[in-house]
Amino acid sequence: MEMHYQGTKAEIDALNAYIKLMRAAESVTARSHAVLPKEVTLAQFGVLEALLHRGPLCLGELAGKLLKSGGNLTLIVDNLEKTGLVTRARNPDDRRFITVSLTKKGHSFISELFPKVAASITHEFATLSSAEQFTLGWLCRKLGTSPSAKP
Amino acid sequence: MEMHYQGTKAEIDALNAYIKLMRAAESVTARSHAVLPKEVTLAQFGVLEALLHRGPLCLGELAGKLLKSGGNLTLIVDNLEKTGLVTRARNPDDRRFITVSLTKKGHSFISELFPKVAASITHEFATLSSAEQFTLGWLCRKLGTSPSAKP
DNA sequence: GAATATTAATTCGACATCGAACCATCGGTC
DNA sequence: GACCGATGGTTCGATGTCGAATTAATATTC
Repeated sequence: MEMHYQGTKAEIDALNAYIKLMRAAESVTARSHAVLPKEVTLAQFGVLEALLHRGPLCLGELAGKLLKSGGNLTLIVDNLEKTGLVTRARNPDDRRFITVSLTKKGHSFISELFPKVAASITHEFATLSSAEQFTLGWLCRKLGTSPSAKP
Repeated sequence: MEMHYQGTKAEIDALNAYIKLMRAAESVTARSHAVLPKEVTLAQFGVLEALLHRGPLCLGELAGKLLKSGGNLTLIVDNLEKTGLVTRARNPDDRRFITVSLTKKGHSFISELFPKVAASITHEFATLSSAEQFTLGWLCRKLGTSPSAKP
C-alpha cells in the first residue's frame, strides 16, 4: 500500500491507482466467489457461465470470451467433461470446430449457482452507490480499451 | 460485455461494473508487463519488486504482501534461486524463519527493470486524468476494503 | 486436383496456484 | 527438561496458465 519508490508525480499517481485497482479486483473476486462449491473451480465456473448465457460455443470462442489460451481451454473443458457438466461435439459442417454444450446436469447446476454468485458480487458492490458503480465502470472501460498508442 | 442475465437493477449494475473492473485489471497488467524479459515471470517480478522496495523479507511476509499461499512462495523463490537472483538464509535468532534477499545480480536486474514497468503502467494510465486516477483509486479502495458485513 | 497455406484443437513442458498434510523449531507449562 | 501447542516452511496432488510444436481439417492457388 505504501509507495517506496521515487518517481515523477505521474508515476506515483499511476502506480497508486494501479495497486488499488489490482487489490480491488483480487479481493472482490475472492470474496464473491467464496460461495462456489468445491466441485467447481473459478475457471470452470467461467466456462459454465459463458455457456449458460450465450449457448453452446466452440473452444476458440470460449478462449476469446474468457481471455484464456487455447491449450488452457482444452484442459478446463476436459475437467468439466469428466465431471459430466459439459459435452464436446464435432461440428459436422466444419470438422475442425468442436462445440461445447452444457449437459442437463450442467445446466441445472449453473442455473442454480449463478444467481448466488451474482448476489454475492452485488453485495460486494453495495459499498458503492449506483452512481459510483457507474463511474467506476466508465473509468475502467477507458483503461481497458486504451488504444495504448506507442510513442 | 453484453449482459445476458435478467436480474434486479442493482445486480445488473454491479455485474456490469465488476466485468469492467476485471477486464481493466487484466488488460492493464497484460499490456504494462509486456516489457518483462522472458527470463522472469510476473510472479517472480512481484517478489523481486517487494524485495527491492522493502528489503529482505521472510517467506511468510512475502506471501502476505503478495496475497499468495505459502506453498506458492516456496516454488517462486526456488525458481528465483535457481536463476541466481535471490538467496535464502535461515534466521539464526529463530531458525524457523528463512530470509530471502536479493543477490547483487538480482538487485541490479530489478533496479533496472522496475522503472521500465513503472513507466509502462504510467503510460497505460495516461488515458485518465490525474483526478480520474484518484477517483478510480478511491472507489477501488472502498471496494477492496469492504467490511463485507454478512447479512 | 495436387501442393500450399490457414485455421481449430490438442499435446507438452515449464511455471503458477491452492489447500492440506507434514516437518522443524520455538515458547510455553508442569 | 520433557510434553504440547503454535508457528514457519516445505511437500504433494490437482488444477490452471502460457506458449510453442503438432495434428487434423479446410481453404486457396496454380
